[in-house]
Amino acid sequence: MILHNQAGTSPVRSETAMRFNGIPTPAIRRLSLYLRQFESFRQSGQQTVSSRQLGQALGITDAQVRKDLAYFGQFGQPGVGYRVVEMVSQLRSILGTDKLWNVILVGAGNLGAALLQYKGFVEKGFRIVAAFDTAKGKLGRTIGGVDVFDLDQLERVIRAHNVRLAILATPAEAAESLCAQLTAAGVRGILNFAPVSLPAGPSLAVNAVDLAVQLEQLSYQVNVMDS
Amino acid sequence: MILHNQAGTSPVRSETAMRFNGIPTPAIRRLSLYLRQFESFRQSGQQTVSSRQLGQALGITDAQVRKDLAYFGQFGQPGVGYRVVEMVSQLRSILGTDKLWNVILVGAGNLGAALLQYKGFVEKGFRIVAAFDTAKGKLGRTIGGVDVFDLDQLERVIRAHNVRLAILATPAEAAESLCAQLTAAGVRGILNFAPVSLPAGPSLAVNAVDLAVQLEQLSYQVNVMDS
DNA sequence: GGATGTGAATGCATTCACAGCA
DNA sequence: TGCTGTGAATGCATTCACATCC
Repeated sequence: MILHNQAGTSPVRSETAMRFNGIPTPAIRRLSLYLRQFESFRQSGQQTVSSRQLGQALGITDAQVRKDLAYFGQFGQPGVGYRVVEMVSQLRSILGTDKLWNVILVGAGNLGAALLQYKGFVEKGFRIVAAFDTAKGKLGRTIGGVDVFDLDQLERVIRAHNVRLAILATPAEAAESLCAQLTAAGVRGILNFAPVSLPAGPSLAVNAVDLAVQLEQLSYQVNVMDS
Repeated sequence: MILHNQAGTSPVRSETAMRFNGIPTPAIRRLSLYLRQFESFRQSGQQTVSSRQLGQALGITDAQVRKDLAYFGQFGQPGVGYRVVEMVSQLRSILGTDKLWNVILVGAGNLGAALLQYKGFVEKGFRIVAAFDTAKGKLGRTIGGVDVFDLDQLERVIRAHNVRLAILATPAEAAESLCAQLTAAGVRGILNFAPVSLPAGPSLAVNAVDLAVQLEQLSYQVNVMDS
């Protein structure tokens, strides 16, 4: 079981519960890319795609693609490839996005508001059902069609909508405390934009996106290229 | 290596790059987290930090921390730990953020505008010097103090400010073409928010942040936890 | 012919364990 | 005693190569 996945790096594994393992963590990350790419192929009318084609589109070897998909079943047809529509459905099922997740957003600042106004999440299987903030000026308003609540409504809304995923887009100082409140109220997964490390655990998955970190990685890579 | 990885290629250079080779890619990702954590320790007044403390704050083993840092030099003091202020300075130098990078942003939609209004990048070593969009209504305006230009100004601005990093926050359809334009104009690193895979290469680093992918990963992990 | 699925081999990354130093 | 730096050992992930099937 994955305990810790800060910035998509180096997960810490639990000593217990090895049952789902045998699947490399990087393979699971690539699964999402395969889904995205299959959807793109579907839109362009392709009926079937080979591991080589899929890999080339993503910068991955064909062997890697085959092995990744084979962890989850025998989806391909020798001599033909993978049927696009079937794979979209299969991958959604594996990733758990064949059903709609209710998500809340905490921190309706610039970034949070931008996420609320993004209309593409629903067709990916995620619906933002409520937003939370501390600024009095925002309470009671709606952003992108989503109501903004005070934090004292957090637990009520989470339980009312059976919310298990949260997006945290607050300043760093507020994040740890909010993380605790969220988990206490039943949230099981957090997408964390705050530039701070949150303590994942056996009942909480954390995925971190730190924009400064992303730019630093580019800085390093570009410097290396130029050296 | 023939095919290119989304998270940037492992560049192979000789001579001065010796120092950069043989370093695990995950270690470089963690370097940014170490920097962030050291800055946090500094703010809380700690003068010195051990690999165990640092690791605990990030969910990483102490051995991992020591090995990662040792790839770049001998920074620690046996019996004491790592001096916080020195490490902040060292890590910035390693990551290349001790100098200010000029960055452009392409796609001033909801997400792009949010990034333009975020004030924290400069102290991390990145300054957004211009934004670009196709919407006539946005041209000539400023968002977060940054001027929005038409795309036909792209090359001029890039060369004028010696821009090597770009943030791409456009719809998927526009991304590939823009990527080509950016590289042609001299951009060496792209932070890509468009949900599409861009072709990295020996002279272009790409770091991708796909929000739907991030949520899918949480979906998978939460489902596994519940199983 | 063309493509999958998969054991075996390879190559990396992480962890161990300890010498050495403050 | 406490902590780093680092070879050695372990454990994972990726790639190879080929039997198998359409």
